[in-house]
Amino acid sequence: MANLNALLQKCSSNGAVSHIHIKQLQAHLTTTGQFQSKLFPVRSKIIEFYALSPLNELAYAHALFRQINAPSTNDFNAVLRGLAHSSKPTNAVLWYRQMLRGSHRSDALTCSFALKACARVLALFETLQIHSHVLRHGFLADALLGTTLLDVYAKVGEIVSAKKVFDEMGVRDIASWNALIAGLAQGNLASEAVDLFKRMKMEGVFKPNEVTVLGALAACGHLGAWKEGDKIHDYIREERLDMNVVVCNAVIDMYAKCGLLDKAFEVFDNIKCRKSLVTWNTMVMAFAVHGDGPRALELFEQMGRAGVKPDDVSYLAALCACNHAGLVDDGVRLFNSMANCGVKPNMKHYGSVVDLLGRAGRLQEACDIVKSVSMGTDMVLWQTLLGACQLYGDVEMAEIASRKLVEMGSNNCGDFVLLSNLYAAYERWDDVGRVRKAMKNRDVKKVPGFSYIEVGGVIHKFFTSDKSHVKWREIYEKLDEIMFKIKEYGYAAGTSCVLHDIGEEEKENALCYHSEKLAVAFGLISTSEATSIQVFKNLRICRDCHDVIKLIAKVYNREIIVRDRVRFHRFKDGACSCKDYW
DNA sequence: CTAGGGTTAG
Repeated sequence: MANLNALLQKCSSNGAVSHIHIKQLQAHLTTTGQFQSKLFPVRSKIIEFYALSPLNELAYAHALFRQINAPSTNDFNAVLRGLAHSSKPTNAVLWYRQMLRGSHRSDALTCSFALKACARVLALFETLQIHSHVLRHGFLADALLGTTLLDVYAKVGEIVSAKKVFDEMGVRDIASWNALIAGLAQGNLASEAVDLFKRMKMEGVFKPNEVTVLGALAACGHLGAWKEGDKIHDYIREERLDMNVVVCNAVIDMYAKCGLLDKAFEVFDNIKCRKSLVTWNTMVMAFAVHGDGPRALELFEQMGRAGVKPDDVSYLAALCACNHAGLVDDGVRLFNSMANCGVKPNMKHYGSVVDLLGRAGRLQEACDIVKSVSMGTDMVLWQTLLGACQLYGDVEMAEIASRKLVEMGSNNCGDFVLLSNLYAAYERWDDVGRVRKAMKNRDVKKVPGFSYIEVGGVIHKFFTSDKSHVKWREIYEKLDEIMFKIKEYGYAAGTSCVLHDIGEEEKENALCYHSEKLAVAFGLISTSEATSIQVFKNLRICRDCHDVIKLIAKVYNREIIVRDRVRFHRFKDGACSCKDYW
């Protein structure tokens, strides 16, 4: 037995586990008849070895398990762990159910593995079931399991439950805090994530580590809260967490997402540790979304020269750069060269190149690509094409794309509105009415967009037509003033297109209707001394706002930077950095 | 002893 344990130790030490040793063990157990011994822990170790083997030996592990006359909890857990890590975690959930149906005891480990699987397949129902199980057996006193549970809730989008678990946990440790901070950052509650990070620092029970700052930095990036991000960067340097590449990547990304491209590059350039693939990708993407196509492509090349092999994300970043800078032929060439470099294009690459061709007016080529890939499952490509159709006023192709989208069961208001607007541009009011009616029949939900602006270290959030801000009266007054000034400067023609397509009764307030306009107006009120204001939007900045902000920037002689989910827009002197965008 | 929290793309 002692001998066997030594052998086992050998098997799992330094990760280089050898099949030979495992086979030896296995043979020994079988010949001595110990394989069926319930109390023999090495058996489940062997099963676990096969279940987690990178050589895809899960089926073999399963077969071994079936040979056991009376499997123990550990044996069950070994298979469960393998299933949870496999490409089909659903099977882990099924396995867990089967385990409950039998008379087998499950322990904290069982719950932990099953929860891991739930997180991967976003199985809320099972999570609830396991949660009640955990409560019944008092496992919540276990910090590890509590954290897993919290994490699963956050990942399946049940942030409220995640917070509840955090509050009710008997024992918390640093991972519990980290899981909640990261969960909040991911779950559209970035400001709460930042608050929790501050609270953690203040309470001082746990010292924020690498993982903590990753969550907090992600939150700052989402919010565009560069002041808070700056403080975290200071903390990282003080605590020497910047020896970790992952942390550095997150810092670069945070600065890039906040619009501070120079700061991002500074960190990239002065990095103390070895740059990883992600480091390069993050920086290329930063240049790309900021509209500096040439620099992005240059860095992409440089990356290859530095001996770093580009992956799918690198190509996506490079394509994004071409897209933004209008480098159509470069983009197509890059796209075609992917296969030679051993990188298989995915939906995002197709989407990018379709967008690129579409914006350049090469609609037929774009359409051909969409047809060649889309197996009738991917809506994004057709939506992209539809957007391009609107840009070039191609009604026929727009109808084809719309029909496809409806066939696929699109419930996206944008798909309908786009077609409607296109008809409206040709004054085909009957068709407009038809589309609006279809929308009503299908009960298409409108997705409320929102924007953030950071003023004096405080983050303000605005929804469309939002009146919840304490200064809402002032903000709307400012919007009136903006409208008046724009007209006064003789841009009435420009604004008429802004007002186009809005119902008669809404025209009066058209300027107030978008969250980014509210944020810009608030910025103008609050930051009179600054030359530039920054707004962050969770969705794409719409064409109306793009036009209006261009005008505001000119009339008020200010630089206005708006970041949306797609890219940065720098408005200055009546122009935008992304000239090709509309 | 075995288990939990993590960077780019969306």
